Formats: sequence, structure tokens, C-alpha cells
Amino acid sequence: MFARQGFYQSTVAQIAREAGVADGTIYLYFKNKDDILVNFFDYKTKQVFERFRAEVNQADSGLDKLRKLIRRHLIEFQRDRDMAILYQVGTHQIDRLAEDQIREMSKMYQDLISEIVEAGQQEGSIRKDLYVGLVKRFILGGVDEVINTWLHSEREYDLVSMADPLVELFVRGIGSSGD
Amino acid sequence: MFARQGFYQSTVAQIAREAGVADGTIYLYFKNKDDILVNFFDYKTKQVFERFRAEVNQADSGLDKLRKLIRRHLIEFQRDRDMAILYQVGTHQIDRLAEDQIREMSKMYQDLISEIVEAGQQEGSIRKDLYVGLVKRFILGGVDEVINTWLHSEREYDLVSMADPLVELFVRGIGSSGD
Amino acid sequence: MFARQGFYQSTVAQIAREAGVADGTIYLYFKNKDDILVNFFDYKTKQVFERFRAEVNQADSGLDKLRKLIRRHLIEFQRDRDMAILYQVGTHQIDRLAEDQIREMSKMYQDLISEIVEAGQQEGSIRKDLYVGLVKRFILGGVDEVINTWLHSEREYDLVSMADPLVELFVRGIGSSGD
Amino acid sequence: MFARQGFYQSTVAQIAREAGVADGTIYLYFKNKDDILVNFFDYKTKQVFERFRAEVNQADSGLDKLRKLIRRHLIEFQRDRDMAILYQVGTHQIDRLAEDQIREMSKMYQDLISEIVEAGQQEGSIRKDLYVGLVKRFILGGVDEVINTWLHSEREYDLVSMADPLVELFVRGIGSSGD
DNA sequence: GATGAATGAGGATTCATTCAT
DNA sequence: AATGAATGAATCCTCATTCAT
Repeated sequence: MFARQGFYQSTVAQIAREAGVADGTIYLYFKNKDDILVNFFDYKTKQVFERFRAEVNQADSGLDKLRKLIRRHLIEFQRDRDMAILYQVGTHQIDRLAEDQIREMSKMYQDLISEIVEAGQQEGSIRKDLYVGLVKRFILGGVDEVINTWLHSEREYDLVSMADPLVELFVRGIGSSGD
Repeated sequence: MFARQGFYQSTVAQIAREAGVADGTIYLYFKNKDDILVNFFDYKTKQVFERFRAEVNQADSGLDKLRKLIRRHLIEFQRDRDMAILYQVGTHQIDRLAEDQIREMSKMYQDLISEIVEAGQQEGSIRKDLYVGLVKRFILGGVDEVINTWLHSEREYDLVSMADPLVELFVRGIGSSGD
Repeated sequence: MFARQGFYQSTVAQIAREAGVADGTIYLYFKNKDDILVNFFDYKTKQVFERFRAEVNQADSGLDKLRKLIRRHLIEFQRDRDMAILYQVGTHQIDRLAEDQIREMSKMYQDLISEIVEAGQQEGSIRKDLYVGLVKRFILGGVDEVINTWLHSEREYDLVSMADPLVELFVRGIGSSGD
Repeated sequence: MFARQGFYQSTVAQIAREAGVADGTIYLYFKNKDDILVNFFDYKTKQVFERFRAEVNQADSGLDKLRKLIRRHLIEFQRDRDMAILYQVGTHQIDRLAEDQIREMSKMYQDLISEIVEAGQQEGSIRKDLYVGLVKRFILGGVDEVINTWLHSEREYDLVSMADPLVELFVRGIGSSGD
């Protein structure tokens, strides 16, 4: 409901109705309305991010890790469109209702990319002259924007098919070799 | 005020007070509260996007266009932090209050990148085997994420200094040449 | 309404209806529901207590002051039964909503009695071996109880007619002279 | 809990927790929330009032009865401060939740004083020209106010020590003998 | 054009009470 | 007898919007 209508457009009464319980029942499980969203990030989203980590751990090479991470990212977000929306909205707001949760998730994702870059650098597949802090934003930004476009698109299309071309862009850039 | 407190946390009364007029006066100039935000995008942000276009038009080569666009993007958003926030929030929401305006801005930005890619391809500095639709998201995403990180950072730092390293990443990617 | 139904039994909606305004209008004049009661004590009751002072100032002798004070007390509380109720309830509660106001009123009343006792002692009509702090409670208690009984009585009767007999009791006590 | 927080500020859930039982269990022993308070007056307070009667019965002379009653009153209320609060609040309210119980207690107390006055008058220690109905309020009021002041005092002090001076005031009044 | 007092619909939250277990 | 999860009516308060002045 938060995904469909936005947090402030969703009333507790609606949420209760959708959940098939009385208004007051909500407050047996959540401290207040904000807490519903906080809990979402705490459980649902965090759980997905743990799958990201598992995926990265399984892969061998740095580039393979990157490919698998992004692929998994798109798979999970495509599978749960509502989660994708809440993540998009939540991470790009100022008055973040789930500030702490989002901060933690962000840290986890960035750590993954740090590991990937390091692994790639050791095996020689990733350039050594990189400012890793910027690489994190470079990659997360690209993935986020691909998801954002998909979310706002009127046509239905396969998000996951964007994974390989996107990784290819991350790795090779847009410049022609002779640059 | 929308930038600082969020749209739903800002009351019309507050806006009126800040503007030094009476509550009712707001409604002489805006249809309703939403309309205030719509107008912001219509004028302030659109105007900035026109500067982007001017910048691109002045540059010669494709890569120079790209460098100048991104540099200008970061300059303007650093200069007007509130606008940066409203843009970030506005573009990553589902129930977009300024749907049409944002769509138009987005189109304008994407057209710029299309031109840049085309120019670069003609002059041989940009690869020809690119899916331009994805390149747009690739670039906009990177820039957006750099800005988003800056907005949420607790430290003050120079956003514009990110421009050149970022462009370098867009062009060369993270892969080592021998890949 | 607070007097008739009690504070917690009165809803803001009822108050607004009785006042002939919309619910929200209440909040243009009062910070919240509590504030309505606080304001009552601040203005209405305080004003009455100023009349008490005026009455005492006008009287000559100590006993005359006492008689006039008590008479005025009963007159005013009989005239405004609702005020009488709010005063009774307010002064005998623990979680006083108008704590500060009540404390101030109480102080004012006690000061009046201090003055009366002092005057009476100087002119020889009031005993000198008195613990004035206790005399205050002795007198205020008697008056309060007379009012309280009147408020809870089912019969209508003239409260003011209690003034002289009550003063007589305060002055002479119940003991027989030969005690 | 009612004494500490007030009736409307105390929730049934709190009461149940304090009592170490489940919420629903309360309703096996009390009809509803009001009934809890009613029962308090029915048992606890009524029992105290019976001690008052015992005390009066034991005393010989009228003045001794009066002294013993008031002394006992202050002793019991000092011993059980919470009861003192509930009595104060309960007797000075309009929407009395325990109307019947309070009325009965009040009657019992007034009967005691009637007896005392009668006894005193027969033995010659109490004036014969008294309106007994008023004497009841005169005495109850004084005692109540002494207790009320004690309840609201920030300093801790011995309430019982007020008994003798207060009785002395009731008997002799504040007037100087030569009046 | 400007004002700002008044409106009243709407929404989050509380809590006495019930009842299946 | 005891439980405590569920209920949903009730209530305070906010705030976008209107309109008489």
C-alpha cells in the first residue's frame, strides 16, 4: 500500500482493512504508522540484501561477483516491485522515516562493491587507479536508475535483461578503445 | 521549505508566513498546495535544464559535451541545494505531484545524452555498439547517485570536484585495458 | 460544560457545538483542550478573586473584613454555579490541569486571611495565640464545605444566608463560654 | 493507581499489570472500570469510617469524642495517603462515579458529629444555640482542608500534629474572649 | 489584490471491553 | 478460572481551502 499510494496517502484504517484486521490491531504489532515502514526495511529489505551477499560470496572472480550481484539485484527487485518502489523512494528522501535502516542497507551494499573492486584489482580484471568511493556511487547509481526507469515505465519489460549490458558498460565504459 | 521539511510536512500556513503573505494570498497565485510544487518544477528546475542545453551546445566534441554537461549539472545542484533535494525526491517517487513536469525534464536530459552519444560516435570517441537507452540511465544514474550521496553526507565537500573522475569512469569503465 | 459533565466527559466537538463554532475554530483560541480550562482559571476565577480583595480592602475592622469576604465569596459562587464547581473540583485534585493558576488563587486567598487575622489581632477582636497557617485552612475549609454541600444538595437554597452563621462559628467556635 | 494518576489517566491494562493478572481477569471481579473505584469506596474507605465510629463510641465526653474523631481521621488518612487522595477527589466532584458510596460515607460522618454535638450540649461543653447542620460542614470542612493542604504540600510533615490545634479552633473559634 | 478567521473533513491513536482458547 | 489478542468506537487535533471584509 505504501508502494502503491505513498506513505502519507495511506491511512492506518486502509492498511488495517487490507490486512483484514481492526484499526487498533495494527497497534498491537507496530508502535505507530512510521514503525510499519521501519519494520518493512528491517525485515523484508534487509533479507534481500543478505541474498546479495550470498550471491557475491559464491562467485569466483571479481567481474563474476559484479555480474552476479547486479543480476540478483534486478531479479529480486523485479520479483517484488513494491519493495523496489519503497527502496527507491526511501533512499532518495530527506526526511527518511527509516533513516537507520536505510543507512545500514546502504553500507552493506557499498561494502559488497568494495569487496568486488578489491577482488577484481587483485586478479587484474579491474583497474587499480580507482577512487573506490566513487565507483560505489557509479555502480549503485546505474543500477538504481535502471530500476527507476523500469518502475516508471508504462510498458512491461524484463528488468533482468538489463543486467549484462549494464555490467558491460560498467566495465568497459562508453569510450571507444582507441581513446 | 519543501526541501527542508518535505512536502507533506510543510503547511500552507508556514509557506505563507515564510513568503510574508497571508494564507489566502497563496491561493491567488497557486491553484492549490500541489500547484506550488508543480510551479517550482515548471520554472526553477526547467530553467536550470535549459542551462544544461546551452552548455552542451557550446561544447565541440562529444566527450567535451559530456564533461561540460556533468560539470554544469553538479555546479547548479551544488549552488542550489534545495533544488537538488526536490529534484532527487521528485524523480524517485511514485505518486509524483509534478508528474508531467518531471517527465518533460527527464526527456530533455535524455535528449541531451542522445545528442552527446551521437556526436561522440560520429567523431569516433564513443563506442558504436551501445544501446543508447541504457547509456542514458547509466550516466544519469551515476550523476544522481553522486548528488544523492552529497545531499545525505554529513561532511561538507565540493560536489563539482566529482565531475572529472566521474566522466572518466563513464568513458573508460572500471575494467583494466587488457580485459 | 466542564462543570456539568466533567472535563474528561466533555469533548472538544461538544464544546465547539455549544460555542456555535467549528471544531477547528477552538484551536485558534486555545492551544489544546487543557488550555481551555487553564484559561478559565486565568480569567474568570482570577477576576472573582480580585473582587474578594476589593471587598476586604473596603472593610474597616478585621471581623468586618472576614464577614465581607465570606459573604462575597458565597455571593459570587452562588451567582456562578459553574465556576463554583470548577473551583471545587480543580482545587481538590491531584493531577491538576491548571496547577499554576490554582496555586496562585490559593495564595491570594490565604494572603487575604492573613491580613484579616493581623488586622483583627491589632484591634483586639482576634486572639493573638493563633497559628495563622492553620487558621487559613480552618476558614477556607469551612467555606468550601458549605459551598460543596450546596453544590451537591438536591434542594435549592440560599447559599449566602450561610455567611453570617458561619462567621459566627469561626469567631466564637462551638464551645460554650464557660469552657 | 487512581490516586497517583487519576481515574481517567489510569488504564485497565495498567491496573491489571500492577495486580499481576491479565486484562480480562479484571472483568471477572469487577463489572467495569468504574466498578473498581466503587468497590474501593465500598470496602476500604467504609472500613476506615467504621473505625471512626468505634473511636467516638469509646470516648466519654463530647469534646473528647470530637478530639478522638479528628485525631483518628488524620491518623488514618496520613497512614493511607492514596485513600486520602481518592476521598478528597471523590467527594469534591460532580460526576461522582461512586455517588452512592460517597453519600453514605458522608452521612455516617455527619451522624457522628451530630452525636458529638448532642453529647457536648447535654454535658454543657458545647453551645446550645447551634445550627447543627452547619456545624457539620464547619468541622468536616476544616479537617478536609487540613488534609488537602497536606496532600498538596511539597514538604513532608506530620498531619496528626494538626489535630489538637484544629480542635481548639473548632471549640474556641478565633475571636478573643472579650468579644 | 490581500487578508486571515473560520471551516470541517480526515486521520492517528487510545483503551474499555469481549470472547475463543 | 484465567488469559490476552482483537476489536472498533471515540476523540483530539491538523490543515488545505474558502470567502466576507
